[in-house]
Amino acid sequence: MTEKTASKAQAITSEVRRRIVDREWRQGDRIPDEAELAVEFGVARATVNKALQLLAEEGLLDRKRRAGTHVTVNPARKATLTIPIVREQIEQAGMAYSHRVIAQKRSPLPADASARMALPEGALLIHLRTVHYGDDTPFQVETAGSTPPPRPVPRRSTFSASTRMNGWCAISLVARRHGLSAENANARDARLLQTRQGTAL
Amino acid sequence: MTEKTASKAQAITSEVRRRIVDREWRQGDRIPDEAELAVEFGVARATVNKALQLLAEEGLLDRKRRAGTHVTVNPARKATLTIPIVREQIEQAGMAYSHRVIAQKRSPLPADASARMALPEGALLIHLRTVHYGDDTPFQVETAGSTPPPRPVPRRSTFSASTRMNGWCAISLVARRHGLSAENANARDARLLQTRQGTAL
DNA sequence: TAGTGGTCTAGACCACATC
DNA sequence: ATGTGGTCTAGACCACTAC
Repeated sequence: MTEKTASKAQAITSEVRRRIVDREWRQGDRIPDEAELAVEFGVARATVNKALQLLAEEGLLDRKRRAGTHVTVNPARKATLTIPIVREQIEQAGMAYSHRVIAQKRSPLPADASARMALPEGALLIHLRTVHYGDDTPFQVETAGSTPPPRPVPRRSTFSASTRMNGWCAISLVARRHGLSAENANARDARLLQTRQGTAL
Repeated sequence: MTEKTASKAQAITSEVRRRIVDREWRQGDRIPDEAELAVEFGVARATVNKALQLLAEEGLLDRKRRAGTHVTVNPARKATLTIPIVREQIEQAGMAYSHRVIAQKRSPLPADASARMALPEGALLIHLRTVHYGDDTPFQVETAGSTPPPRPVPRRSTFSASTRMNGWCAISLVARRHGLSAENANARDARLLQTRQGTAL
């Protein structure tokens, strides 16, 4: 219900997502061609293409030229962040970007924290505090923690030339671990985030 | 330089962004029609459309039906987050979403903090700590602070059915304030983030 | 009401990676 | 080699909303 009016592309996006969520199409499965889906849904291939690209951006689908479209095997890490788009803006705005790690600490994860999350007790926690500068003024303070595979901290700030910022807001995201994909996630995430593994370390 | 090969749409995106950054088109300016740009760049209107939509997502452009496309007046807040896309996934995955604010505190901004950022001294800081649940297990802990217009915390988590998460990572972002757009930013951000003002408060 | 973006289509060509 | 997605096109119709 509450199926609000949407574009055909959106509708197809939703339907395909539903099939994935409902396990009609399972992880690793290859889904039909754009052409086939176009026929099934009675739309042009371009429309299917748009819909599937959306899902690929969401991380639900993996698309390759000759291989076809597959349901992403481990969608866990997905959704990490799409924010970094604006980096270009910042740098192109003539702001000299720089950052400095002002604190770094390793410690076992607090007992209550490991209890509350599905964490193995005693997991190592790496904690960083970083300041990011736009030109000479700090425009971002970042604190981040992660478990074993110390992932670079995805971060993105906003605001372009001639603007002031003053507030701040901290967001915590879960990160996945365990299971498959502990490796290949890194490559893709790094690319998406335009960040390199261990850069800040 | 380093102008890597890209699609025509990407090229147009870059060129338009350059014009904005270089102030050839200034804040509030109305830029040419899709049709005009299509002629100028020698491409189909659909291609221009795609390019401009990208920039609109980035927050550099404001597009309205009859009004045309304008350079966003206050791009400061932009880039907040694009992450929330996955919310549907989470909820459609059959996870019952819920969250609870476990701490809320108002305090004056610490002196050193207001000094480091371009903040008026003595600014009020609102601090929240929230836990987000997927079904019964907490999958996200969030801490957020903001200045006067207590903006709801943009947040998004990841991971869909049958996956475990365990890590966590905190990100701090700057938020803009002051200047124009202190009002209209909220509406748009709220929509983008699928979050409502004051929901958690 | 008319101008502008939003979307779709049918068709085409290309690039790539797998077979 | 060839199937598949990536992209572009030219054209069309629609939906908004500022004028």
